[in-house]
Parts: sequence; C-alpha cells; structure tokens
Amino acid sequence: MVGADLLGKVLMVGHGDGAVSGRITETEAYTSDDAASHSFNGRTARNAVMFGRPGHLYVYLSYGIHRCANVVTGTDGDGQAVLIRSVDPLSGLDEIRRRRAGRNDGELTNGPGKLCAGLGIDLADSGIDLADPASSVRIMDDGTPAPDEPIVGPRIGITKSVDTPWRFRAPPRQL
DNA sequence: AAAGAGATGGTCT
DNA sequence: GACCATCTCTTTT
Repeated sequence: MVGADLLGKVLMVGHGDGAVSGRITETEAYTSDDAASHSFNGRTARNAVMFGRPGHLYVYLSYGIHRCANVVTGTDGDGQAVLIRSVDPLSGLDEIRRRRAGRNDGELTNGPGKLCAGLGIDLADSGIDLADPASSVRIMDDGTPAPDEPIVGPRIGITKSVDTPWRFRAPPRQL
C-alpha cells in the first residue's frame, strides 16, 4: 500500500453532533528502510504502533508543539506509515473554525500540525483502530475515488532521504 | 511577497 | 544536550 491510496478518503473524528471530518488531499509515505522515518532505527517506545497492525493511528509530537497523524500501513512488525499532510474540511466546519480561531478558511487544515489541531487529534488517540466504527478517529470510504494521477513529489520538512519522491497530493479541486 | 527566526518538549545519544 | 516528518509571527524586499 502506498500513500496515494489514502487520497480522497475521509478522516473523521468524534461521533454525533460533535463530529468533524475532512477529505485527505496530501500524504507522505515512510518505511523502515528510509532514513527519514521514525522507524528507521528500530522499534522504540515512541514508534511502537508503527510496527503494529496496519490501519491503526500513529500520532507523535512534532517540534514539541504540534501533533502529526499517520496511518500505519505495513504488516505487523514492519514499521511503515503514511503521514496525513493535508485535509479539506468536510463537516463540522464551525467546530474546526473555533479550534483554529483567527485563521482563514484556507489555512484551517492544510498542514500536518494544523489538521490535528483543527480536527482535534491528540497523542492519546495514538494506537486506535481507524477501521473500527466505535473509534474516536477513523478513516472512511465514502465512494470518492483516489485521483487517477496524483501529484508526486519530494517530501517536506525532512533532512534525510530528501530525494525520495513519496509525497502524494490530490490535484486541485474543481468547484 | 518572501525570507528568517523563535517557540517548545519528548525522545534518543 | 542535540535533534527534529511544524507553525506563526516579524522583518525585509
């Protein structure tokens, strides 16, 4: 599985009236033989869920401030994950705006730290099963297909394996 | 419009 | 004690 498969899927947080969601528009893949990956140096307490079962959520603290959300993709014991880099708000817009007070609508969830803040994904959510309808965070397929030709490019914000083009973005959405 | 720097804390050496 | 899979604000063209 590669990151491009997640494009177009719906990331949903919470249940009922308080639920918020967004459509995934940009991802990055990380594997265990990739020097830029958290899993590169083997399993540790922090990255343990990356080595767990696929379809689970891996959340880590970035730069001491932000949270970043990943979908574990490798088989059990393999240490692969896909970082969700950007999302288009889909439902619960009022709540998202409230959490991201002072920002333009276009800047609500267009970054890995921003989308976690806007949707309310926290470190405590790490390890949950994204496919379980009872989970507080889950990924759903509403029938929207992944783009035929995702934009592929280099990953962002890393210092190692910079040349590996494992960033995937949905083409600009037409209105 | 673009470029630079500070914030801030867990994790690993 | 250094290193970050980032964001925002401030300063400079």
